[in-house]
Amino acid sequence: MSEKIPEKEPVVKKNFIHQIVEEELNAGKNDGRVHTRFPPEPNGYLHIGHAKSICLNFGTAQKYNGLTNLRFDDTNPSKEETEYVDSIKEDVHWLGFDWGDREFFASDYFDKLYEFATKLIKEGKAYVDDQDAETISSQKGTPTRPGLESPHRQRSVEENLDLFVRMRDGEFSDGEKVLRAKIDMASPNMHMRDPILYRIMKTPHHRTGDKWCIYPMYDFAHGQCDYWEGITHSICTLEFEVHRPLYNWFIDQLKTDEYRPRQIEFARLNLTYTVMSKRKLLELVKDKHVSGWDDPRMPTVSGLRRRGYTPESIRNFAERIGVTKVDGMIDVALLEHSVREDLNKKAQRVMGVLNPLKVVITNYPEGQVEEMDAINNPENPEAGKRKVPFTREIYIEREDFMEEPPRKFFRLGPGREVRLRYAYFVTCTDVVKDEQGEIVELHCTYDPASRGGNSPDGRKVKGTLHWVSATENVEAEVRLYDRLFLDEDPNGHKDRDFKEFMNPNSLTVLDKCYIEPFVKDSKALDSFQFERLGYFNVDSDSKADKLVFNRTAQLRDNWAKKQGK
RNA sequence: UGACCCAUGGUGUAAUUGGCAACACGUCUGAUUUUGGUUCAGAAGAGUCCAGGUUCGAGCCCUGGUGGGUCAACCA
Repeated sequence: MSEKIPEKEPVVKKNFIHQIVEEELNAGKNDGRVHTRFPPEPNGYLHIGHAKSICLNFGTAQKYNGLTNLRFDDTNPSKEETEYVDSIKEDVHWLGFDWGDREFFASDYFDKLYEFATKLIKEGKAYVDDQDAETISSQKGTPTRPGLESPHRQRSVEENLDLFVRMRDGEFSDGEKVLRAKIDMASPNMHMRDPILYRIMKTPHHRTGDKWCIYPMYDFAHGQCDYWEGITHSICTLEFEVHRPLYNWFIDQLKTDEYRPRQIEFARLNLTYTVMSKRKLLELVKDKHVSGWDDPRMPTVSGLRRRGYTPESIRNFAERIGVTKVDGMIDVALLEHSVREDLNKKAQRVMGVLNPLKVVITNYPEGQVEEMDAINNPENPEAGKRKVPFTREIYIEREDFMEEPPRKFFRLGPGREVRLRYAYFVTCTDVVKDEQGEIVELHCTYDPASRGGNSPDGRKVKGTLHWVSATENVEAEVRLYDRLFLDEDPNGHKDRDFKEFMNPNSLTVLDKCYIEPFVKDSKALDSFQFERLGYFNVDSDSKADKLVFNRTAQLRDNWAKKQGK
């Protein structure tokens, strides 16, 4: 007989970073310690690409009993704001991760960084340069040609020290001087050509106020913060690969024993039909192409949340796409599959009609209201049942009726019989039109013996329609979303702006939709499956007297798929 | 005329570290179904960028190509 089949756990696949970690653990490195960090710059909202990084950083630490710090990379006060800090914290928590009391800011280290810079000056490894940005840039050379040394490169330690103090004390104006590392202007790696360490910026900082008027550059801050926090694995995206020698150079100047953080790079997430850079997302927000960072069409964490995505679905997605160094492009269909999969298990079923067509059941008693039994979630028996009111006048979906139904159309047509879910079999007897020939109403008769949806004589019907009572219902606004861009890779066109590929129909607002009374008291973020239509959640614009729903995702629809061809 | 990185079905990842290429999404059949959902059964689709080499044996190792990406912000 059977050996015990191992429980199917939510396996975390072993990616190349996990392999590195395991090799190091086996070699006894860092005393078996694993400590990662998630280091966002608070200059925008987090997007699904950050979510991948969050899952990687927190997930890796969890897997190896380690810790993860949240550290805001706030070295550029001209772009960073507290609003972003707050949203980032909310998003990381919502995704299901916790950094305990290890919430840090690069700005926490401004004093230590300043000291470290002073040390480098004293060791003759840094100097103050008086040249302007353009000159420094032109002396930098090109990737294929070495750079030129600055005329100030050989200043004495004393002069450098004096100048640096005066930079800090505000004696010079923005851009007048910089502190540079003295490394190698001929290095094949551009980042090693005397990189800038500090620049003058008389801009108040969101945390340090006007204490500083010089601010460290990213390269001069990141690795050192990692070092001071005891980070073992500094995981970042591929574009920082060429920065690694410089990262290591600073650590070399800092380290006092064997410990050193290791920078490992992985490929950032690209998704089809969207853009994934904070700069471009900010542009969409500023130019009002979307309603804000949390517009449900945005690939931001807050947008996905508002759209109805669950943290679980995003974590599963992150797990499924894996972690590699291949710069690829993930099909959004995979993201959509991840929500459907999660919501299918969890979402309360409900009937809602988006595009109403009135149906009068002519042989049904006027004024009668019957409470029909409906299953809350067929995937979860514990979710129980509810009552749905049935009346003589109801609404059905316009697309569920065709006057001249094609082959394989299982729904309603003249003379046809269908099932109204959880209610009765009805047969269409009349089609009522207005002067324009537009169908305004259907007349049907019902079979009282088919109460609940089955006929005692064993009669079968091909179609089952959802419906909502025309008198016992909740009226709602429903927002349907489509991809923001029509092109798979709006970024991938040279000489064309990504905004040229925007989908003009990415948002459709349906004003008069009818939902069964069950949803009446629902709150923002509550998710439902509107049967046969898709997953919908309550939008934050929703009011008690005017519910607003977002369509999170459509249900798979083989019929629609065949029609499309 | 540089440095660094990458290359496996349509897409994304695997392959016990050298042993007859697996999984997920997507696509297509069929079954079940009071959601044209879910579930279930099945199919098609790559011979691993190319050329050499090492080896009994290479997607994994070596060499050389090719293609793609990143780097020349006082951004991160």
